[in-house]
Amino acid sequence: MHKRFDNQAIESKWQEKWNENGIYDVGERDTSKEKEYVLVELPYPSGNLHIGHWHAFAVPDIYVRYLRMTGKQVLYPMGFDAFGLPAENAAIKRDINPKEWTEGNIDYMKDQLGSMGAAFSWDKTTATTDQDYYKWTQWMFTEFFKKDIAYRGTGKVNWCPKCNTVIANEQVLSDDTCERCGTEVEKKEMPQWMLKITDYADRLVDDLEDLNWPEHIKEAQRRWIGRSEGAEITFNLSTGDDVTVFTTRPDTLFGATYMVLAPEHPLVTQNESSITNWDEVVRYIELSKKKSEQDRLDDTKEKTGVKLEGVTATNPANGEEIPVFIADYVLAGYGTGAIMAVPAHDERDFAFAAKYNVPIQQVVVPNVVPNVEDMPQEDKETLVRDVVDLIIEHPTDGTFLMQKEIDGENVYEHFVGGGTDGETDEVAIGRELEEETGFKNYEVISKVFTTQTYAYRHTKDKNQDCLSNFYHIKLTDLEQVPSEVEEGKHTIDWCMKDEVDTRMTWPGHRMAWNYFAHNEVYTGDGFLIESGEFDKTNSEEAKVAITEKVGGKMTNTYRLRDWSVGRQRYWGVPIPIVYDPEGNAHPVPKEHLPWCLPSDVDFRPTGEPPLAKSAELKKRTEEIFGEGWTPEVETLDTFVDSSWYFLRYIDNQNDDMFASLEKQKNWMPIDLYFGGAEHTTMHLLYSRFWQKALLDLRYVTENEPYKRRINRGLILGPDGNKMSKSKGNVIDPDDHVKTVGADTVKMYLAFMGPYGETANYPWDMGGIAGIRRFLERVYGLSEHVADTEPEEVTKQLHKTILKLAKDIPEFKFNTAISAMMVFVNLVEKNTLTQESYEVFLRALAPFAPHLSEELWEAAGKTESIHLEGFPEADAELAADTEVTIGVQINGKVRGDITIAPDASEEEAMAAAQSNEKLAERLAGTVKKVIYIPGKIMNVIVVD
RNA sequence: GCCGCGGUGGCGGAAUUGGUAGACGCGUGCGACUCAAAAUCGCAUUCUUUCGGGGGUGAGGGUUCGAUUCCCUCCCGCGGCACCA
Repeated sequence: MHKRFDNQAIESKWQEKWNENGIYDVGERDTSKEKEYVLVELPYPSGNLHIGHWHAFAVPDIYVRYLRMTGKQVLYPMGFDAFGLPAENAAIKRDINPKEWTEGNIDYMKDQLGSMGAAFSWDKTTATTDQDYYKWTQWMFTEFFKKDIAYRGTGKVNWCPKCNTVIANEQVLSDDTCERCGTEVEKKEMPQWMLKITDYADRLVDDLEDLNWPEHIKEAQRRWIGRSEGAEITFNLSTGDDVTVFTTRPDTLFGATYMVLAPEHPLVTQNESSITNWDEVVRYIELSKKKSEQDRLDDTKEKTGVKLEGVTATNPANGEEIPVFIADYVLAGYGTGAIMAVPAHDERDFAFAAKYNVPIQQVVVPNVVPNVEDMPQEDKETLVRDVVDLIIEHPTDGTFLMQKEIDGENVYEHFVGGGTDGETDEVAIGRELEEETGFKNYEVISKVFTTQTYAYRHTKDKNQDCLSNFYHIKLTDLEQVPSEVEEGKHTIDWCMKDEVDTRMTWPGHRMAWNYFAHNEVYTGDGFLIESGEFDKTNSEEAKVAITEKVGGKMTNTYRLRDWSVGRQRYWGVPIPIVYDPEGNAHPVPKEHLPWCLPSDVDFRPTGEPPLAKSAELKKRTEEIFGEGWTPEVETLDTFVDSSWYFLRYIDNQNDDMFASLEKQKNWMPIDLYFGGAEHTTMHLLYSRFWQKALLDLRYVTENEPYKRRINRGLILGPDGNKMSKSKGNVIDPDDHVKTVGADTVKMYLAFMGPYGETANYPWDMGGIAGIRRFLERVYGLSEHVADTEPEEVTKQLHKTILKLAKDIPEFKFNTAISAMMVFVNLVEKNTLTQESYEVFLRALAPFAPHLSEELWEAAGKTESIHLEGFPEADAELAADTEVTIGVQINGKVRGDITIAPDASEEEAMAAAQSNEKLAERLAGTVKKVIYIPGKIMNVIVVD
């Protein structure tokens, strides 16, 4: 029976009791239990808990409570990431110190978090602004400094003019705006504190492999790091200088018909005297500077550049003299800032070459069979047979350019035939299998050329038809070659090698790949041509061989840049570095940590670091280190603070170390990390790097901090849009907690859809009312308690528990709640025993901690329900004694029968016959019966 | 453009080693209670229909006794990256 309850009274009563008794405190590691470290991203104390926080913390709480009830020792800590610009900006607005503002917010938010009634491990909390937290942030930084992981670098940095500070590459969005404020960032040349994340690039990529993370997050990190495997090759310039280029395609070196330097490349200005069109060059450099600062929305993306007249380079592979350009499609910041251009095999180089009339030399041919045009059908078949014979005879020498790596080793030995299907210009390639029943069977050996499967008459033995599935190769690009090659149209007239030519020659035809006539570039791998001694080798082998020949070296290049961590703002961790009178940097020794943030400054942003104005900091530095010593005045990026917070939770009272190795061994790694998608290539990357850097210094026990990651979606406003004040669609959780209760809000958020999908769910006022109604029904459920209950109820109870035990660990809270609703709906029409009632309450406890606790007490219990175990289902009681299955006649469902799950086909048929409607349809001749016990029966009937 | 994910009623979403599509909730309609309304309770709710049926999981094709689920082609939406050599 539906029954209203006073959510406010119930919730405050239990929140108080739980606090008093500290039932969620974790304390010391209890090794008699398995550990689970469940982490949620620590919030920024903005001063108000929004619905996203509820979604982020209250829903995972279901999982946490479930784990606790199944006997795990669960660490579910909560803390505050409290340094950073919002506090500073808010403080400026209110004319107070950010510390004050932050501390006030933390207190307020702790209360709000308390209103969730979540099982947070408050005894393990921390805040990044605490001195005994940032002391360790600073200590780690000094340790990194000693190992050159932290260094003072120079170069261009991203400057946000609104935030008045440098920001890291990861904090610049793809449209060149600041991740925090949306302002367009500027490039600025200034000294900067950097962390050498690039040294960890390979490990950051490779170690992703074993992580249980959603693939798209891994992929995003891989792309962000952007490892390219290739070679560095040095070209000589006519001026005597050497230029090293990076290329992923050293196999195409013979096709390098020009080279390009980035406009900013130092060799450009160094060779001013040799460049005869210097004015033009300077103009272009100026233009490209302006362009990069201007709009990048220039979607024409036409390549531009200028030839360096008077300068040439020598292709080290063939000794040919090639022109040198500057062009802004070559980026100074990537690779070596210079490229060898291979227009035949690179889209960009091709576009540029076409515009500036540079020769195009094809040196790689793809391993596909060419096209056939205007060829009589029988001739095609003959051709294909020739192709196939050729492949059999020359499987790997590259004379015929078939995919070499096909479905295992030695496939060509089994190769038997190919042919067209008589309708399309396609060739099928298969391999012979066992001879059976007079037919030859073939299996697919190439998946590369897949189009579709079809039945095919093979050509080896013309007298025998055999049906088999084959994959197809499209014959493309075989054309009649004009007797005279027209320049510009058929830029390349590459033909098969002589010995092949004779076999493949068609009267009046030669085979040719004329990609350029089709305005296409071949960027794939293949076999080499026009490459001297390397002809006929494949790309993979040629990469190494050619690099070796020209004295280059195989190397990797990364898109990832070092992490710029210095911030020219006030509210952050002071960088614990001091400078001696000569200007050399020294780490602040451990005994002087925390190197406290001074308060005697005007921290309003001017672009100058506020700490530079602190007399106290200056005085402190001189007192400790001596006359003439000066402090570093920048503070650390807040992403530094959050790179290791999960380690402090583990041992938050430790004065000697940020966390002892012993306690780390107890709790790390984090078993599950819930968070938002925005951290994919920021926090999630930074903290992985941080962990690895600490591992190398032997301060941590794990190589990777997070075993498993689940991203959650967004809660949208009732109108389906992202919540924003300007749209007026913001849902304030406090309102709903007051009116319908914390349990209701939490369960509603869990009920909207599966957690951990990237789906975003709109807030639905009606939907939350439905959850409230459900809980009111639960509140009235005790009225149905009786001495006995129908078997149906017992069965459903056990089914529900089974469902919960399956769904909760998969974060399918929506279907778990649905199962409980089904149970409650059934009980309302029946009775249930006190025992079953209590079992149900325990199952409900992770979802509705307050209400279940209240009802538990009302049932006469004195201990908290949250110290109880999760109910265990009896599979036998849950098993169905009979099932209703559909009966299909000729594939259409015409009715259903209720039989035992393991009933025989005869019994099932008998049941169907006793159904009048079905019997009618079963009157004809039964040709076939498909009966899957417990699932379906399909009867094929012929009239 | 490239990569990743997705497309199921009026709405959020169930169901995939292929087996009665639409669980559960919302909304809607009708009824009960009420002087009345709200709340609550009960029944109904994929579309269509000549009440026999027929169609239906973005579109089209394929495999199968049977396809939301597997395969092929295409369309649309969302997210990420976009001159990275």
